[in-house]
Amino acid sequence: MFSKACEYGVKASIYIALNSYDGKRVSLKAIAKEIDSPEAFTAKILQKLAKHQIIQSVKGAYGGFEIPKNKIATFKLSQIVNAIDGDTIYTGCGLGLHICDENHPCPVHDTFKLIRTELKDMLESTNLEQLALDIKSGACFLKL
Amino acid sequence: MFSKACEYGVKASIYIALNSYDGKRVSLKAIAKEIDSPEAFTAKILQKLAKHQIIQSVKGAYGGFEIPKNKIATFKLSQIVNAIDGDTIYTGCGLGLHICDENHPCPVHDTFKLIRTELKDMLESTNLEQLALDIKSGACFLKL
DNA sequence: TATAAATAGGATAAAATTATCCGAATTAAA
DNA sequence: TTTAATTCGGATAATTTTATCCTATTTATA
Repeated sequence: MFSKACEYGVKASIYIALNSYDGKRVSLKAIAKEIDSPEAFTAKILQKLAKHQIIQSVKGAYGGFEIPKNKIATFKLSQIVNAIDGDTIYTGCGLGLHICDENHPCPVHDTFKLIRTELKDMLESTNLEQLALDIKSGACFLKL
Repeated sequence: MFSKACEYGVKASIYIALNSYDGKRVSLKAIAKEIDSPEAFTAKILQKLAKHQIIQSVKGAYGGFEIPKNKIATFKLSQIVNAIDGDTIYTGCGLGLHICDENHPCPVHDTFKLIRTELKDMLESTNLEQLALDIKSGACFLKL
């Protein structure tokens, strides 16, 4: 569904948010360990998230990544996905046609439209706070 | 959403079905031209579909690909997708966790479950005949 | 039977994605 | 001011996906 980079990005964001609630800044190393991802690759993804202003990076000793507490609830899952995978998942044609719309639909246009709309709605109605709280409560996991 | 191979597979199946209704067998060349796909790559995909008995290949001069008329309506979109991409799209975890189920869910497990179930239902309730008829009637397109 | 039109399938190449390495720059603390 | 911890970012490598090439095999027809 999503690229691996995107999966890592979502998991990293959740972990950073979780720690930011406690006023803790987390390092790349800690993140990669916690979400079970390759360190250097994760670094690239964090840079991308930082450029999209979803997370903030602090260089130097005692540096790391954080998200301002009061912003955590404002970030939607869709923003994270968009930052890394773009929006092709809910805008692109299900069969890869260059043009695919109401006037010139591909054979699966209508059926896929429903799914994609729901996916979009879901990504837009889920925010980082909800996801982080599920980890905090122990209801969900970031690695298994 | 789906791999390019899978997109080509679906489009090829539709085009073959469409022609099979007219008793016409179609060649790799004609298929690739019609669905705007690379010929040799498409050949591999057709081989896979043939091995999964979704299409039938006929070797030699005047050979090509076809689907028995009376079988067209029995093939679900899900079978084509499965033959090429497997079932990870509706079984795999949205965040790529190795284990992700009701007891040990990832943070997006519940929200994604809905989408994936719908996707699965949609793929299973759409058959090749429906798709082919939409092309025949001119309501939909295989390339654009 | 010879020929031409096809698919089958192995080998290889190109492109995209994922992953690693390493030096430069930054920064808090000793 | 030196040191150590850390992110940044460019270069490169490995893997996967997509695409191409070529030979063998099959088969209808002349």
